[in-house]
Amino acid sequence: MQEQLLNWYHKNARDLPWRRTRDPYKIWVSEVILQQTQVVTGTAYYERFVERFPTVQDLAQAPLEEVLQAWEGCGYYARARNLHAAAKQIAEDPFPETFEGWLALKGVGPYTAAAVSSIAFGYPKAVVDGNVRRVLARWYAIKEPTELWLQTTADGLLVVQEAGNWNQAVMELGATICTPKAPKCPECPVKTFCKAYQSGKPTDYPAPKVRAEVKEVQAVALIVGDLHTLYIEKRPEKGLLGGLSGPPLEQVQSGETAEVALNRLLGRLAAKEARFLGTIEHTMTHRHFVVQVHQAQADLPRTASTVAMSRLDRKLLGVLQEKQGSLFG
DNA sequence: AACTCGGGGTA
DNA sequence: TACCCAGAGTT
Repeated sequence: MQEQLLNWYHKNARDLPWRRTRDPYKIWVSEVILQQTQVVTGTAYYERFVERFPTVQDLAQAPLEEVLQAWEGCGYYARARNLHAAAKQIAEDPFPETFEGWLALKGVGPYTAAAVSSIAFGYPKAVVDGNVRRVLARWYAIKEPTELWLQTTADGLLVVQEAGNWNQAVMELGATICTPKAPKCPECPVKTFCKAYQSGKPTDYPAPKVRAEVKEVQAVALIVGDLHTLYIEKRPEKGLLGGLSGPPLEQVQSGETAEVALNRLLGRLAAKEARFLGTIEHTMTHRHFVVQVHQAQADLPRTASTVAMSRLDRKLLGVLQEKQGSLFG
């Protein structure tokens, strides 16, 4: 089976930018960007990131704000903060070459440590990501595989002499053939080894994960000034959209009206003459924001030129753009 | 072991 | 709409 899959991978591997380099730094960057980010989305971020920060020393010396700016819109911003911190940790040292060495870095968990050490250094450790989980669950017809079973089974199947290629081959199969909803089993190079295929119902494996419900969040945002003299504040590092900047935002607590939240916001900023601009909605994995955007007057400093904002923040500013017709940032 | 943390692709 | 994405850190 290993030979079949490796041969298939050799002929069918997608031409992805991080497969054109052996640079551990660039492979590391790609793996962090690809955490919970699909290849189609991550590719553009990868290209821009390694162009702006070509070496780990460039990244280590850059201000955090610039790193977050390169990450704008990509989500899970702790990845950017941790990557920057880890770059500072090792900029003066040689790169780790083992699974354990990579695992010690901030933002590097079992998946990324296995991926970088195997792909860049040939270290014999199996990756377990969403693709591998699905592929193994189908090969063995296991509906609810545990993390321990997955890692043990993956390590047992690893082709030690070709650890990096094997790891990528399993992921490639999961991404292009053994897909979640409509797997292309007839094209699968290893279908004869697959119990889920033999069962005739491959999509029964693995069972879907129970997901938290999407909670609706009401909030009020305040735009002070206009598009050229905007007041933007930086959120605390921890929590939702931590470390990013945006217009002041105040959640409407349960049992209170938007007006109460707006007055709280106006009080905090010593702002007055609020006028309603519009409402935006923004959905994240586990939250659906409904935000009333208001504009007001206050004596506050204007925004620094380099700030990183989330999609939600951009959407809030979009309401003002519709009224003023000019572009910020 | 269960939450939290973004945003978007696909059927 | 449901489900998932080349997961990690915290509780």
